Amino acid sequence: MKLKSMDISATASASSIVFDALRKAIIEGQIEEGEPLRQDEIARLFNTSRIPVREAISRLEEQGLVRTRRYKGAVVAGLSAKETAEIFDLRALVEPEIIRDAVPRMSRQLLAGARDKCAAFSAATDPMAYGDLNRAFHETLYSASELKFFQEIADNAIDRVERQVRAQLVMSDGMDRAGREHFAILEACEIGDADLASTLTREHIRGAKESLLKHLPDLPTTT
Amino acid sequence: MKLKSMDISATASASSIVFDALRKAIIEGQIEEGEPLRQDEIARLFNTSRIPVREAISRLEEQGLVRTRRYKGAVVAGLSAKETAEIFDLRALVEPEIIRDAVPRMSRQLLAGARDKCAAFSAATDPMAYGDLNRAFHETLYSASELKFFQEIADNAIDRVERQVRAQLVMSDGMDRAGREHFAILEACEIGDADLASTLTREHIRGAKESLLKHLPDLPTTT
DNA sequence: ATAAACCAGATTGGATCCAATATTCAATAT
DNA sequence: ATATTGAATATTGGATCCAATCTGGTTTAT
Repeated sequence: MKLKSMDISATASASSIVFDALRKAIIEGQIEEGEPLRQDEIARLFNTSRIPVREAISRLEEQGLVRTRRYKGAVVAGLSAKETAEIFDLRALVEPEIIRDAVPRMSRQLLAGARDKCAAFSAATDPMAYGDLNRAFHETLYSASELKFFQEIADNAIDRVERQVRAQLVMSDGMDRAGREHFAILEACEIGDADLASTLTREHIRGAKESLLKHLPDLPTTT
Repeated sequence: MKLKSMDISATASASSIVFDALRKAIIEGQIEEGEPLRQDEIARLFNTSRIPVREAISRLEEQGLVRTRRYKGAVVAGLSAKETAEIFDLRALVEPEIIRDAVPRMSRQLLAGARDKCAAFSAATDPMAYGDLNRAFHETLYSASELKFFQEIADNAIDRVERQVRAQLVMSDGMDRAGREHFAILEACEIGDADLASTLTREHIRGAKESLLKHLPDLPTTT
């Protein structure tokens, strides 16, 4: 029998659809920091009951993307400057290890894809696309790594500061500099120098941290 | 008026009570790896409906402690040897940073508490108490750190391997060695040598990893 | 006029009910 | 006897309903 088979049990549940959509909206900054997430409203938007919405929200809370208080509901989580700095420090610790593990495992095809994304990032003119391409570039390189637990941690850390990173990319020299640093990291990967790629990644993250903290002396402090 | 006040809005919701209880049962190994979590059964145990149970389970999944498949339910997550190794590697990366940050912030009182726990650990005879005291000791030292995000990560990583650590403590020379290493870490903290405490912590974790992997060449591989 | 009491709508937390899927086991056909 | 079909039961996913709490404005007492 010839049938294009697919795992039907893998179809998404309502709660996971809502979760993905909310996560995306939050990290892209479409929902503002501190803004409440009304269960009713979201349920109407997705044509479901509040049950899947609540499961999605509780998962978002576990990820640190929202903060809920009993009988008061959930709001998009904010970060103080100190917390933002800490998350960048964690990224600077974890992501270099991921790329070190990834470099020897990168196929030609993967590197070609990374090069495309790197170029697309440098050429992008739409501020909204910056963030997507920036993340796509890094994800591509990291995906070769077999350290999936490290990647989980990095993904979550990136999620939490994604909004600020996007805001920072559009202002100042964020784009130019990021573009140059991306290219350097990519080159290190291509010549197979894992240590160099690791070091450059660490510097890339530290630079982003410094630049970001300079531009937001403190900000909301929604602690 | 003299009343021991408490924040009534902080009273626990049913779902968080269930979450805490399940988490504890899982990391202590009271529920075996691969064992299914029946919503009905749990709901009956806590005298609630399945709704809070489901929220608790979805949070546990987000923490990586259970794995769920649609319409099939949740089972306690297991780790392959490779995954276990990876988690120890992450711990060896993150926890030394936490203790480095913590050392200069440790009060005399905190150090006294840590010393008590260290002694209690070495003196413990009940295998079940080993795990609690081991964790209590480390948590006490870490609690002085202001890196709460790092601590979140470490807590979760520790949760995921807690079962194995407990199993390993009871066998072989696990206890003796851990006791000696704890004492060395504590001393470094007391003399205020953050770098030494950091290094010793890293070695402590690496040693635990080696010892553990030696005893379980592969194990379940519930991937 | 001001501040406490209070009432009505909005919102969340939880219970109960129904639908969709999985699992088990008996029935049937080869 | 074995494999396939089909029905009964168990279990999960989701919808609807009720209770508890919050919020904002209004009333009332001083």
